[in-house]
Amino acid sequence: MSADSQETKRQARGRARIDQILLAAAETFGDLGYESATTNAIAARAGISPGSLYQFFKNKEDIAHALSERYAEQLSGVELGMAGVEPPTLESAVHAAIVPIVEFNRANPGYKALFARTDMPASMREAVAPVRENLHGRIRAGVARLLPQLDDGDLERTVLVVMHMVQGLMPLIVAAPDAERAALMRELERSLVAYLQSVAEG
Amino acid sequence: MSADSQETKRQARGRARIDQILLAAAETFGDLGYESATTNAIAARAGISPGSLYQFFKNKEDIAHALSERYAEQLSGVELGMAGVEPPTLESAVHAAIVPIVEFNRANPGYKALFARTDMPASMREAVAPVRENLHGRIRAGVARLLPQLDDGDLERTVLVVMHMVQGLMPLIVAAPDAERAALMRELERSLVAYLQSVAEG
Amino acid sequence: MSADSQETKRQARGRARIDQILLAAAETFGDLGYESATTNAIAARAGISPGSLYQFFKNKEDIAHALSERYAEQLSGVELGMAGVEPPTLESAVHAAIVPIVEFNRANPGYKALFARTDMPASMREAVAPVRENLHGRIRAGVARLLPQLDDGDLERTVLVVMHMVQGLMPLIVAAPDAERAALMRELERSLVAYLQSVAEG
Amino acid sequence: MSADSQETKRQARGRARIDQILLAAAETFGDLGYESATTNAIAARAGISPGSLYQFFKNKEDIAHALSERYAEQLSGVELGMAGVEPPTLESAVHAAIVPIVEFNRANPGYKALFARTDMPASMREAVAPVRENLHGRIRAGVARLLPQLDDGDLERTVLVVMHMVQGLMPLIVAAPDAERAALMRELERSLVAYLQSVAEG
DNA sequence: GATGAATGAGTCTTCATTCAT
DNA sequence: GATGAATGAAGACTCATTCAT
Repeated sequence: MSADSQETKRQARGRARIDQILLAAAETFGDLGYESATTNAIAARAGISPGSLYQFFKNKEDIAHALSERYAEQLSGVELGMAGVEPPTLESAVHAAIVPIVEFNRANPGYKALFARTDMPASMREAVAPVRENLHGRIRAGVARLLPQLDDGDLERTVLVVMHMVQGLMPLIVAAPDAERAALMRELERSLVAYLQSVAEG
Repeated sequence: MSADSQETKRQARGRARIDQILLAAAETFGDLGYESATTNAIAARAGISPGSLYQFFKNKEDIAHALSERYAEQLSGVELGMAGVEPPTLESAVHAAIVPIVEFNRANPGYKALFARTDMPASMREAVAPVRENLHGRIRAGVARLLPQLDDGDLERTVLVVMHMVQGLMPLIVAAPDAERAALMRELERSLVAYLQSVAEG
Repeated sequence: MSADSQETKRQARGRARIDQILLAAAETFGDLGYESATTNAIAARAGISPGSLYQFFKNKEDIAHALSERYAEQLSGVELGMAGVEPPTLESAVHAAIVPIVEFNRANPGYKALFARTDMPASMREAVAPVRENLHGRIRAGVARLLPQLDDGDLERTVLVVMHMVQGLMPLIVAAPDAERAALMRELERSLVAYLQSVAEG
Repeated sequence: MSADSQETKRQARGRARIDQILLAAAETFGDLGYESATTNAIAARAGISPGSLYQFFKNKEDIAHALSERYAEQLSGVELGMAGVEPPTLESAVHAAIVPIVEFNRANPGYKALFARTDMPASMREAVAPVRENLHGRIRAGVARLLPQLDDGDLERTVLVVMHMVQGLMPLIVAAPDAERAALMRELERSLVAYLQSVAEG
């Protein structure tokens, strides 16, 4: 077997391990929250020993950081319908963005443990920056397209408000029984549309 | 001295101690977050011994629970402008409610450590119920007055959405520099008004 | 009971605990060496819990530091016969110093684990400074009295050599069976006397 | 190719590997001390994998043992000037021995990590025996030649004292700045000469 | 023989909780 | 009721050693 394919296989195994650990971490963070999740619990859930975990991650915070980057990557691949040339209606633009964001949140239960909290230890703010910036940029682009008349300051504020509205409603939506979820999503969309409309009107 | 007044004094002293501890807990939670706050730190900040703390509270979670009740009490005393007979305009009603709520949040830095987080360990959900219920009831009353046409299901959902919108924006508002706060509060009010208007219109 | 005597008693208990821990640490260091001695083992030997140990000492290094200070204190109380006015003979001066130093080493088995090693981690050098300085100063005084003709540089070097000769022979003497010890002590004294004599003669 | 030369080559390769590992171990011990040196660090420094290291050595202690044997071998090759027929003067004999011993110590920084410590864990005493015995034997021969009048017991004791004097001063000499080293070596020689003279005179 | 990922017991340390005074 | 020393079960992390490839 060539050294090259050896290397490839090794890397593949390393990546698989990392995936495995990050998945376990996401689930564990999701279940218990960041501080209550122990590295030993994460390792156990990943089916590996505590020592192995530290072969791939320097420490617990580093896991959070990597998970954040992973989420940032995944979010980048999510189409929020904000790139098109034709400015769509507010309703359709908001809908096009909210649906995949909800999907993403439902599919990634660890996400909220890292991002949807306001009392983050300073050490975690940094770890979590990649996702926040990714989302921020994309939402700003979308809002700028929908409300081109806003100056920079207003745009920035509007984006922040939108992000926090979404962040505020998301736990409700994710936790809702299936039957309720659609209705709650409609309300989130309604609130965003109404808010953006109101901003547009000055 | 009568047994009765003895008892009263004892209760008064107990009450004072409890106030003392809850204040210390609120500050400590506010500074460090719930999990990073140690019971010893709370006791020290309250000027008592760790042992004494456990004379009044069964455990750390119990402190959070009591603090929640305390916040519920205090919130009860806050006039949100929702009790009047005359239905005011949406704008004035929302403004009348938001201003004191922001005040309350700014005045109670421990509040967010307990309530403004979405990854609460299961054990804390229960601890935190009193405030949530108190607020919930009052906001429902206010929304019901503003939008009397809503049936129970819609009302309930609207209230939930409103609460989470407020909860979502509040950290932004509290953390904002003074110069920004007024603008952000206006945006919160704007979003609520726009949302409720939209709900009203069906 | 007065607050004063309360305090006194508390301090006394604290001091007793510290003595207890330092004794256990000395024994454990003596048996296993500094790095192999675990804080849990020290606690167990002291008859306390690991947690208690940390009530008195910040960490393992802090124990070493305190032990070093303790040894420095005890050494200060040991009469090495170097303070008198009359310059004694070399033989009697050396004898007067060596006997109590050997006694001290025999009585304090942890001493050598901290001081008689050459590959000290940097962190420990500092911890261990008090003793070294104490001994150094006293031996310099003694040598200066015996060999007043030495200039500063020669004096300093001679002191270093003397200290290392003593340090080099001490393990041999301490570990020797009782029957051998006296003979080995005589050899140590002989070597020191011979060396100092030689230095005196230029 | 004959099985014999096969074997020879295999041994040669094994020997090279062992050299490699022992060199890395010596350097690592020298830098960090025995306990702080990790087997993984040694393997990395040797440019091999941790697993390979354990192909040649049973465990960490075994490395120390082998290193000790290696040092013993190397020391055997060092001419200490003790084999000649003509009994030289004390001064010249001591000088002839000390110079190469200092050289050896300076050239082998791992040596002191293994030998120049007095708080050796019991497990290491055994590991380190080979060097001690080698040196011991040669020094005994030298002393016996210089002081032929000593009976066995006195000879043995004198040898022990000499060894510990050398061992005690060596760290000082090795660590000294170049400018100081010669002076300190003179002091070591002076002390040994003076001591042996004194022993000779009874 | 070589590899290096995997192991897991063990280390230092923290902290919620208890209990003797 | 008050105290604060004492507890001991974890937690994050390390490292000597093993083993599948």
